[in-house]
Amino acid sequence: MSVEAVTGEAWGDITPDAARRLVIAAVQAFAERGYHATTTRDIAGRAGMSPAALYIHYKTKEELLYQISKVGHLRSLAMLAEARDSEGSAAERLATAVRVFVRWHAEHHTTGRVVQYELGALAEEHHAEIVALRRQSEDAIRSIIKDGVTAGEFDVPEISGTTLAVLSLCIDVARWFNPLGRRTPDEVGALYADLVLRMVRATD
Amino acid sequence: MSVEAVTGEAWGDITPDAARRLVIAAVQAFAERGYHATTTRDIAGRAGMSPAALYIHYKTKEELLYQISKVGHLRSLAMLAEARDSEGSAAERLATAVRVFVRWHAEHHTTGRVVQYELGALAEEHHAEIVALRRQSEDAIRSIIKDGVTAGEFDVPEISGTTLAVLSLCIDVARWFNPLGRRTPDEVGALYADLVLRMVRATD
DNA sequence: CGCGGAGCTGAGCAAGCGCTTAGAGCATCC
DNA sequence: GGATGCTCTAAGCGCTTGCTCAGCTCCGCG
Repeated sequence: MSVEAVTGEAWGDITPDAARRLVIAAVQAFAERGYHATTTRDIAGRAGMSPAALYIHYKTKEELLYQISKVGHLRSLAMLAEARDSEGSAAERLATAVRVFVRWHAEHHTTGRVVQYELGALAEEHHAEIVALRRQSEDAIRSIIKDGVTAGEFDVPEISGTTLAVLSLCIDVARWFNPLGRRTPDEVGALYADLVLRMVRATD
Repeated sequence: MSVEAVTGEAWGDITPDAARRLVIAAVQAFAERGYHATTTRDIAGRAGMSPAALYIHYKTKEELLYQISKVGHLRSLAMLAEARDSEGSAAERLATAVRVFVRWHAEHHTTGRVVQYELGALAEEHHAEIVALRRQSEDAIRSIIKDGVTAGEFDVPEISGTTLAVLSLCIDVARWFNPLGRRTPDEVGALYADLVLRMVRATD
């Protein structure tokens, strides 16, 4: 799976058409108002159907959130794992990971907002599953940083803390990114890759 | 006003006692479940009174959120402004700003969570007021970074983008910080101050 | 002692919520 | 050409929500 395929528009492979329209509507609504402030009537309305039609495709409103959260987290993990497993120095791989991850959070900041900030609304078992995926993402970043330290490429105060900070920095892009602002997703990705390399004092 | 006074426990000066208990209860509930998922019955219950009693002290549930958000933002702004106006090099002032700001978000991560992540639930006029305060906080950080660049102490790719990243990094601490985790607020503050100085390539 | 106001409660209202049900429309199959 | 199954709607059920209100208690004051 290429980075481009991963960063491409999501939801394309959800069928039938009505189910896909519902997910897209739910992402927009959840991102704008938050999960709890969004009504099933609103989601159905945005998707162009009656409230009852939602329940033919999804058992509950929470299942919609779960679907969105799962797809988003799998996508994030795929991006980070691919960067970790790619060729090149630790600095190159870390820069790629941050650039791609940040670009995705900027480009798909509505999806990102739901994925990163609404997971508290998930049912307990779904929440546990998502948390496991998040831990894997964290491990991917930590692994690259550890490689860099081992190879003498990086100099960090603490591997775990630095990992947390890098991840946090990238994730929070979904919160503040504004598509009408000055910066394009590509520019934010490049800027953040630079800043992160500075944080680990990469020797290029 | 000293940094210690600013970082001290909040809500101490709210009277009467019942009103203070309500704010504290609301902070806990909003932080745990989010504003929209919290009921006025829950808040009143945590404060040890009947649902109706809430409305003697606050006109609406939103006013409670506004109170919390306003106090938190004023406190944040006071911390950052004090660091900006303090004596010392730009590096020292930036490190102080980050250390204090991050420590507060870790120590008061429940309040921080509400302050930073629930402002979308504010009424329009309240929201506008809070956004203005946030802009001032951003300006404080930007001002320190600009000073450092002008003095030749810092080397950053872009002042505005770096400001955004530093602020974002600090704010997001409220989301992930766990008081049962390995790191104390002091440690996170010190780590983050270090990482931020690396981001601006401070020459000490 | 009587009074008044502040703080609070129990009961409950109107509105909106997630979700269900009965049945319509419309293809596809025997 | 009738039966079947899928998608969808109109209507609405049962419940919870934010908030209100009449009335209680308590306490300081004259």
